[in-house]
Amino acid sequence: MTDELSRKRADARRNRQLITEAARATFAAHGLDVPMRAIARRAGVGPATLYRHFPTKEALIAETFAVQMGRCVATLDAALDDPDPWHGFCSVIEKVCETQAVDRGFTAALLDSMTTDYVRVRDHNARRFAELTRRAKESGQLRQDFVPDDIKLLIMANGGIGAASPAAARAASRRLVALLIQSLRAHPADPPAPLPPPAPLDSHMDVKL
Amino acid sequence: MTDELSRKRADARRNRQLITEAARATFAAHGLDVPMRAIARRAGVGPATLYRHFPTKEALIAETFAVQMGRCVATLDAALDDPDPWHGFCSVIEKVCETQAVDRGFTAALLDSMTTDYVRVRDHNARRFAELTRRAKESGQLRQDFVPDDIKLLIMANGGIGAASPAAARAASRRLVALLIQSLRAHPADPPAPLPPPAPLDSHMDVKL
DNA sequence: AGCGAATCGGAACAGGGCGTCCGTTTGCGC
DNA sequence: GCGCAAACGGACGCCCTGTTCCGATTCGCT
Repeated sequence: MTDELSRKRADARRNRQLITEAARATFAAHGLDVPMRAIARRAGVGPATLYRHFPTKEALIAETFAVQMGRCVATLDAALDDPDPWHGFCSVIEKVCETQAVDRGFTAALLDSMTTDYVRVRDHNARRFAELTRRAKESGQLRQDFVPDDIKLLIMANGGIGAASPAAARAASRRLVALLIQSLRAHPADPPAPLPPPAPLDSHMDVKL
Repeated sequence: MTDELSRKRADARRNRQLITEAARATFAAHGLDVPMRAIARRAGVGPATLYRHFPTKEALIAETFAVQMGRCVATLDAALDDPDPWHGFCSVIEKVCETQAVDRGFTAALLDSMTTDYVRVRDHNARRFAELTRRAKESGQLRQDFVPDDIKLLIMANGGIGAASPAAARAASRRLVALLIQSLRAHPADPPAPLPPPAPLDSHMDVKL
C-alpha cells in the first residue's frame, strides 16, 4: 500500500515535513494568528509551496494539531485504565492544561474544534471523559456537583493563562490547575496541600482577546 | 471653569456621546478587536468623525474603559473598608470577574493596562490589593501561600471564559470563581459549599487566541 | 436671514494578510 | 546526459483595517 506521500517527489516530501515542523513551532509560540508567510519563511519555502501542500490555513492547522489531538486520546485511554479514577481524572486535566500552557495554538485549536471540526474525536472523547467523571464521583473523590461539561470551563480558564509569555505560562498554569483540582475534591484536606510556587506573570501581549 | 467639552458645538458633544456609547457596547460584545468602522457605523457617524474625537484607537479604548477602571478603584475602596477582610477580598475578585464576564473588552483592556498605560492606577491598585491580601491572611481566612500577584492568575483565567457567548460566560464565570475562591480558603469546609449551577458553554468563537 | 467657522462623512491612502498565476528550477526514470 | 512532468517561489490581485483629505453641511452668533 504505497501511500499518497511516498509516490511524491523527494523534495516535496522534505518540504512538507519542513512546513509541518515550522507550523508546529510557530503556532506553539505565537498562537494561530500568525501570517502564513511567517510559517513559509521559517520553513524556507515560498508561500505557494505552502499552499500547494495545504490548500488553506485551516487545513494546515488541522494537520498540525492532529498529533496533539491524538495525544489527548491517549491520555484519556491511560486515565480510563488507571485503577484509581481520581488519579486518572487529575492526570487528564494536568496533561491537557500542560499542553495548553506549552503550546499556545493548541488552546485555540481545541476551542474551535469544540464547534467546528474534529466532531467525531471530540464526541468520542466527551463520552469517555464523562465515564471517567462518573467513576471518579463513584469513588467518592470527585465532588458530586461536577459535571463533565465543566472540563470546558477548566480548559477555557487555563487557556486564558496562555496570554502570558510561554515560560511564565507554564508556572502559572501549574499553580492554577493545582488550585482548581483542590476545589474539585469531594473532601478537601485541611490544611490544603501546598501549591506550586508563584512566578511573575508578565503578559507579553501579542494577543487581543 | 468652562471645561473643554462645553465650549464645543452641540452636535460635536452629541456625537462624542454617541461614539462612546457605541464603543462601550461594541467592545463589550465583541472585544477590542473590532474595526473602528463598526463603532462609527453603530454610532451613526463617519469614520473621520470618530477620529476627530479620538485621535487613535488606543485613545478610544482608554476613554471607554476609564469608567470601568474607576469602578475597580471603588471596589477596592469598599473592600478595604469592609471590617471582614476575607469578605472584602472575595468581593473584589467576584466584582472584577463579573465585569470581565459581562464586558469582553474589559479583560483585554485590563491585560494591556498591566503593561502599557494606566500605570499610575494599576500600581496604586496593586499596592492596595496587596494590603487587602495581607489583612485577609492575618485574619486566618486566606491561605498563607497566596501572593498578591496571583490576582493576575485569576484575572487571566477568568478572562479565558470570555471566549464563550456572553450569556454562557456569566454563568461559567460564576462557577469558576466559586471554585477558585473555595481553594483560596485557608481551611476549606468539608463538604465544600455548593457551586452555582452549571450551564452549557457553547463557545461562539470569533476570538482566535 | 446670513455668514464664517466648526463639524461632518464619503472617498482615498497605506499597510498587511490570504490565496493564486506563471515563468523557472529540479528530481528522476531512461 | 536528457527530457518532461512535478515542484518551486516571487509577484500579483483582492479584501480588510487604521487613518487622513477635502468638499459639503450645519451650528450659532449677529
